[in-house]
Amino acid sequence: MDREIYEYRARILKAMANPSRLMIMDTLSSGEKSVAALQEMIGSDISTVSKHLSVLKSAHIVIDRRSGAQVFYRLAVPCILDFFSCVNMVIQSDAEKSGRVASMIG
Amino acid sequence: MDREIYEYRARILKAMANPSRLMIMDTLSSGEKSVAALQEMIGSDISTVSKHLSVLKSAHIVIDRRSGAQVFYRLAVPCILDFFSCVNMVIQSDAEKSGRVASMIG
DNA sequence: TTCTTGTTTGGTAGTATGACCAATCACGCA
DNA sequence: TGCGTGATTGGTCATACTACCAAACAAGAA
Repeated sequence: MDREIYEYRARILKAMANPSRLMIMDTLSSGEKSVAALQEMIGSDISTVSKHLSVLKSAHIVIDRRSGAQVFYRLAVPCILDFFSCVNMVIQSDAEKSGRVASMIG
Repeated sequence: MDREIYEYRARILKAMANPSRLMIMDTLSSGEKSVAALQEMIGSDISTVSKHLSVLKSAHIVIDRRSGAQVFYRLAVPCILDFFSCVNMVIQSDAEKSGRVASMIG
């Protein structure tokens, strides 16, 4: 088996596999945002947000653009979010089994 | 923002974000397999494979079925693999930029 | 140049991951 | 009941993640 391709894919998934980073991606789906704007959404320290963004950038999930003192980030490949229509199926089948409410799906 | 849904999604992505587990998922896309069969594909210790499977099972990505002494695993939600048509776009745009070969995409 | 705003980087601490070996459990058969 | 095969669990170690604070950096205004 070609291990390299799986390592590459894993790197991308790993970059996504964090609640704050998923929030960031979701926020960016409606257009580019500055670090400060994202920080307001997420609520953690701005240095933490900046590091999350650098993780997403290293994985080529977001692209940055400087404008004066601000840096704006946007999704490089918006289809990345389509994935969750399937993830939601996992959540759904789990929620049904455990009797949790459908509001989990969002 | 509803942090709970992002934590749930992150848990699923985290469960997927490992090369061996992606190999397992890919292998299971062609039908259910025993732990020993998967171990042969992956190459690591069988205890390691078993632990990977338990991670995937906890995330409701795979379902197990016992038959005699053997346990067979299969994908719970096969669409989970569709995701990679998009992940490949990330790989592709990255590969173009860095001049890496298209064989990365597999 | 100096100040201010916006962002990134360095350092640290606590927690989680992933690999292996050894031991245990589950099942079917003698 | 005792054996053998197949799978899981416990223990350990090295490595990686994620949060925060503090310090440094980048750009524009005074």
